[in-house]
Amino acid sequence: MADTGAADQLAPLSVSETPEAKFREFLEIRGEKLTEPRRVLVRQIFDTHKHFDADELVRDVHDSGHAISRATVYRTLRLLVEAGLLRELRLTNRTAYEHDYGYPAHDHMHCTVCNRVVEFRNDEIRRIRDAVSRAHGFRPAGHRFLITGVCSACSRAHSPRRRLDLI
Amino acid sequence: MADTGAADQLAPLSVSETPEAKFREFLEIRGEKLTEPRRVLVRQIFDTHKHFDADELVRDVHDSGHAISRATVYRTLRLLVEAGLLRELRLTNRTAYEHDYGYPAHDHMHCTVCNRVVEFRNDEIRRIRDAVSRAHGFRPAGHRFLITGVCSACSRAHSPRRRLDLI
DNA sequence: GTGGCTGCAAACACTTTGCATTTTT
DNA sequence: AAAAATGCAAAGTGTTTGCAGCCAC
Repeated sequence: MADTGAADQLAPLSVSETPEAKFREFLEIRGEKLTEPRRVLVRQIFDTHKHFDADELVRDVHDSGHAISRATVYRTLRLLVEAGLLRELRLTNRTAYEHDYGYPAHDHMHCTVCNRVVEFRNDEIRRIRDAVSRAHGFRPAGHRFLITGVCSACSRAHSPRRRLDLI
Repeated sequence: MADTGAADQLAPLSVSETPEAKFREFLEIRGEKLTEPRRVLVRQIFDTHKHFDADELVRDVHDSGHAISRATVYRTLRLLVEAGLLRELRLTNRTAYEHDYGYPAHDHMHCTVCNRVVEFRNDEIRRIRDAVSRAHGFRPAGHRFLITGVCSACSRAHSPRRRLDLI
């Protein structure tokens, strides 16, 4: 139902390790295992999705013929966030995810009419983040900058073609 | 449980109408009514709180001797957001609220160790927001800039005194 | 008096967890 | 063989809603 994959996206970075390799590495350090369900999920996520939520991932994985339980999906998503492969986005009350590996740092514009999410890069933001942090003795680990409003398509045509539930 | 009121806050603006008056006005336009429970909630919120969540509000209202149901609290919070008196903050999966009336525009730093939220003002952010939006033909309605990291107290003393569940 | 409000409890949507079984190394 | 992961279903959270009675205008 949620076309959470519909983000206008930036070009991927080239990274040396595959997401799967990076995940295995992370798991090995913690004495945990890269199992078949986890492999399937990583593949599904990094081959197909951009922005998505747990529900959509469950659906897509089932559609491609794999029977992975909801519980495992949730558990794996948490691991992928801890591993630095995914990042949580909290535009609404359900948690959405986006790639955090092999992808440049960026921020988002969220059109509240068609729900589309557009990514953009702006280096000044990081500069401000660091300056503000320094001024407050705050040690920054990350930031989120989200612009909400109406995208060009929606303010031009007043007949939004897509009003989807999420992201 | 969640000490959601603990934000380092900016000085309030002076506004001509009271929050209650503004709420009444909003309700009147929609043919809705400013009832006693709603009055109590507005008073509680604008006298006491800064950042809070539904649960905390229920608790505080009960503590001050009023019996207002959870349902009414949720319904009123939604109205207050629609009325422009409160703004939703979505730092975690539960919804937190902050004053959006009689309070200057600002952004947040969120300490992931002690959960404290510190507010700051920076006008450059708005400038960047508008520039980025213009470049994309996006009509901005608002923005959220959140810096996550570790506050000075927590990185100094490595014995965080407060590790609360939320906000 | 009427339409909106309230409280209650039940329903929801999303996410987590306990446990017996299976899989991985 | 030991340790960890899975699936299932049940339990949690946080929030919304249907409905009978109540209240403000």
